[in-house]
Amino acid sequence: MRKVDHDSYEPSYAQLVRILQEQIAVEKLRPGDRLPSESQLCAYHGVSRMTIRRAINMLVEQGVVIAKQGQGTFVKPMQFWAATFSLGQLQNLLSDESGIRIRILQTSISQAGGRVTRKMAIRRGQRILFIRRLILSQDKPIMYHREYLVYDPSRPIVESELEVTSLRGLFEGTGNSSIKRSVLSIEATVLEDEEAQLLQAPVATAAFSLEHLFYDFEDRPVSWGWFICPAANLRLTTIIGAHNKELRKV
Amino acid sequence: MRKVDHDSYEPSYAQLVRILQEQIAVEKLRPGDRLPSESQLCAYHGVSRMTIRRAINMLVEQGVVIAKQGQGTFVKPMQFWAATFSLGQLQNLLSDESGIRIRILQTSISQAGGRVTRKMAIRRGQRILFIRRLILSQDKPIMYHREYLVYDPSRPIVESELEVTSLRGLFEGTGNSSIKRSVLSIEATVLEDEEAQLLQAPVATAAFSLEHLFYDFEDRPVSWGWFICPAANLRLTTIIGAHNKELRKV
DNA sequence: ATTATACGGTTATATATACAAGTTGTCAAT
DNA sequence: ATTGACAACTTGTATATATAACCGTATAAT
Repeated sequence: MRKVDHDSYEPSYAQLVRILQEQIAVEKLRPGDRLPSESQLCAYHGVSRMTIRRAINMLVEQGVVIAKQGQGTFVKPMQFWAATFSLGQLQNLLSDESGIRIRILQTSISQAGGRVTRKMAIRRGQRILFIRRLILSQDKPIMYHREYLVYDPSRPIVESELEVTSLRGLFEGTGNSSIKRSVLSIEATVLEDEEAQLLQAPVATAAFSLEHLFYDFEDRPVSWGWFICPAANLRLTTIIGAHNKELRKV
Repeated sequence: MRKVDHDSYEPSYAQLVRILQEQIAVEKLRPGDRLPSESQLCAYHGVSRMTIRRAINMLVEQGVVIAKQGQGTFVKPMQFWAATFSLGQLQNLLSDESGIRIRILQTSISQAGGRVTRKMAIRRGQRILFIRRLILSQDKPIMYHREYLVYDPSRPIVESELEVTSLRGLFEGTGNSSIKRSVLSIEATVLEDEEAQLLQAPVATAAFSLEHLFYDFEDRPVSWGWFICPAANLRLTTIIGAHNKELRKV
């Protein structure tokens, strides 16, 4: 059985993570099995218990094992539900190298009513800014964005939002962003007439709807909107189970 | 400014996480700001540096801050791309309390060809098992599942799969599951005729398609299939930014 | 002016140690 | 048979310490 190599440039804890992952992968440790206790692993690998714990904790975070105080650490069976999908894949799609442009179709100020007041918890008649954007990649439309912004002179976000013609500024974090948190939601939908026309796709094409609701540091909603992205342009993929995640620095 | 309470039952590191999160939430620490150095935080809170690091590491994992060796630890601006969506929400939908039943519509053995051979990397003519399932909640169809399984006597999975009339057995991990890893992928789609009929929904209704490809411990694909879930039954939601995640035991 | 070197401050890795808290099994008393 | 006390073993929390790696800047050498 492999041991930690103290002369390696790879930190011991990282080696330990790989070794344990490997043993799970080759079924030397099967789901439900108990790992050797921390002190046993110490003795075997010749490292301190803190180092062992560090490695095990990383496996716990990855969802590969579960540690139970007083009992031991056990290999978790693969759980379908543990799967998580990241929007990071969108980032590649929208990276600047791909020739992204934003065309603003409409900016208009109106008074809130109906859905908007409910979603953003503002009073009826509050002035809001409505923006429609089209995101193009190599002059081909790939996404459509609609957004409502509260129009309040005391909230500086609106002014800067207007000038956003690059999505990077919107989401990558400008550093002085006044958005504290955001609730995102993905739905499946089909393109309506207007959307289909703008996105140059047939009506009733399958698409993702990515809804966002941004809150400022006072927990007031400041922006509500959603992206419409035809299914062909986006596919969320992930891997669960024993795969070799890149190691995070801890 | 708040300090760690050593008499509290809450562990120091957990308190530290909350305190730092709080300071970020109330904008005492803004995106881009540098946190006090670890030794400064030690001195202020009267805890050891390891404890400080533990708290900061948890924030790093949450994506709230980023630690740069030689420079310091900085508050990260909220990154849209960091959003992750979990299938855990499906679990609630499919929990046994909601009266889930599985109806098997078809099981047939045939020979692989075309897409199946490519997806599962098997040779043409390999015998495969095709299963169609309908998942019902309170006798209302909510999902449709199609699956191809390699039919190989030397791989025991098929036999057990056939008897699976509960999704829990399929995914919750039976403990002796012979699946090592799985690639999952979500797409937006619209219901085809057959699907719409089975799911009692209009044709061309928006739906999610959740594709899965399971691998055994020899890294051979053993199962390829996909769930079709009408949009009305599933919505993936997440929160990014400064929210109070429940603390994991570390 | 450019290049090296040194220094102070920062996070990263690793060890050794101690005690707290939870679980399980043993064994004796009831 | 049940209960209770205890020991053995497990993971969890926390401290103290040492060294390495890294970054930025100031300083000296070229």
